Amino acid sequence: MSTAPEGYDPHAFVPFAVTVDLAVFTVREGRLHVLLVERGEAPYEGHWALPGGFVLPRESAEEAARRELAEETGLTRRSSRAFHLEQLRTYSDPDRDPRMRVVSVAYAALVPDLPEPRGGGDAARARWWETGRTGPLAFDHDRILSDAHDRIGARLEYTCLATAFCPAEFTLGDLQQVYETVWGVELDRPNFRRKVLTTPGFVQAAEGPPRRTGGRGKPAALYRAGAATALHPPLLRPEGRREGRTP
Amino acid sequence: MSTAPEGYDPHAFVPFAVTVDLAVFTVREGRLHVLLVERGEAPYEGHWALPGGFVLPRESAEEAARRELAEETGLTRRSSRAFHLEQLRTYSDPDRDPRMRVVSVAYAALVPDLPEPRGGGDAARARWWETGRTGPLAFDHDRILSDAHDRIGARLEYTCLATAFCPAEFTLGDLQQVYETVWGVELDRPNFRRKVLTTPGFVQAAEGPPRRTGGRGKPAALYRAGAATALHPPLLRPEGRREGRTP
DNA sequence: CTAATAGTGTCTCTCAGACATTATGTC
DNA sequence: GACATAATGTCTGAGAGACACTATTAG
Repeated sequence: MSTAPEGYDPHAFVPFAVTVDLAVFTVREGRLHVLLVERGEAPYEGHWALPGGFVLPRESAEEAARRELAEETGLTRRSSRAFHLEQLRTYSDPDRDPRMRVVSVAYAALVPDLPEPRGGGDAARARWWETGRTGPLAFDHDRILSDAHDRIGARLEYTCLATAFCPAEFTLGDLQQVYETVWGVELDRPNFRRKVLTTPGFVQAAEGPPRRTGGRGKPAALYRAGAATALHPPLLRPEGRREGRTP
Repeated sequence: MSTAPEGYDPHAFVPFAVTVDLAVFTVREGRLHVLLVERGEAPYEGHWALPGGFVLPRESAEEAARRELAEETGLTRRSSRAFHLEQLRTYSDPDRDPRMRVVSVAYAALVPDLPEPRGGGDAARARWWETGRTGPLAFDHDRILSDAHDRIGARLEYTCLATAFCPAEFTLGDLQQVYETVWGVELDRPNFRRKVLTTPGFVQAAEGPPRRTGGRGKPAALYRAGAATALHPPLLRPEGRREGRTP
């Protein structure tokens, strides 16, 4: 039993490596995709993994995640600051990395459909993978990815976060597809529209009345993200499997 | 810019200390309390702080939090396993501890009204504080405590977690007081009752029809926690300030 | 009896699910 | 014209807020 529950006994200090891992999600063509990088060295050489890296001596985990996000998406840190990034949870199993004790703070990022990524500087290959079609990932990244998917699914219910997957101007059809893609369900269009438009601050009509075609139907009105962040009352998933099991 | 976004370059390894901090909540006499310990040494000597300690070389943060919870509540690890414990988030500001680089994984624990705690082995003083009446805490613990309070408030809306504050058998009045205490609002008793009883698996009537007095009114029926963990549809707070600000 | 707490019943308004109907574009 | 997608309107049922009322104890 530790005898220093309140102070920080210097003798109890044990060095850990601290990293961040990112689950960067986007919606492309009605399917949820996640950004993965291919590992070029052991362990798990040839496997795909979530992008990530060490937290540097003078930065917070948040800053490290922001930095990695900019590197991996190939954008400037300035433009990538607009992306939604949120801390998921921390993974600390002693054996999660076979080489040493590594504690990883996982983040989820939501980005609009971006150009195909370039690797982060060196020859590392990076690409978008459709979720559910990734092979077994390195380390405990399957678990992290699964947790991240669950989390953003739940966040869509109670927040206005779905707009983070969309470009600056989007149609209500785009927004609905985000929900349908992340949740894996189909929603009723008129009801979805009513819910979004009657929630103050969820979306706002784009100023000029421009319109855009989605193929060959009637052009849709364009909207921008509103100022609201929370969603009250929530937009609940129809039925079926939820985060918390009810055995 | 880091040039090893995918591998773990040994030269990039920087040692961190990793700790856990616990926000242990209970409801006593209609007020929310949190367990704090008094610091006996610099920095923040004499200040109160959340209980916590180092993650040991061969344990996960979850196990460390469980161990600290048992030590601080003065119970066996076995009986303290029944308490609800959930990871909150990780705090990693480089200057959060003036002595060295410490990354802390914060947990929230919900316990029923317990006997007054004894310190964790040595002479450290520990006691329950009413939330909102604590002085400035050590380190960034005010922030952690605030985040923890927000989180459990939100969890009560979507989960059956309120029973974690109650003893094995409790009345619906007890349960309602948990909600009112954590949220700081008053709820309508008939409506609360209806919501709880019509949610399958939230509570179950205690077998024998025993009853208990709460003073000098009609004795109340006793219930136990049910098997459900999620709450659908949710039990939303009346109105007012929420987690996500809507500026 | 009164005071206090537990428990029941009912009305209404909000909101979501279901789905019919109209509008406006491409081919 | 056919077809596809966007947008509007309407009916209904589940559920929450408000609140009147009854039940059972202590004093």
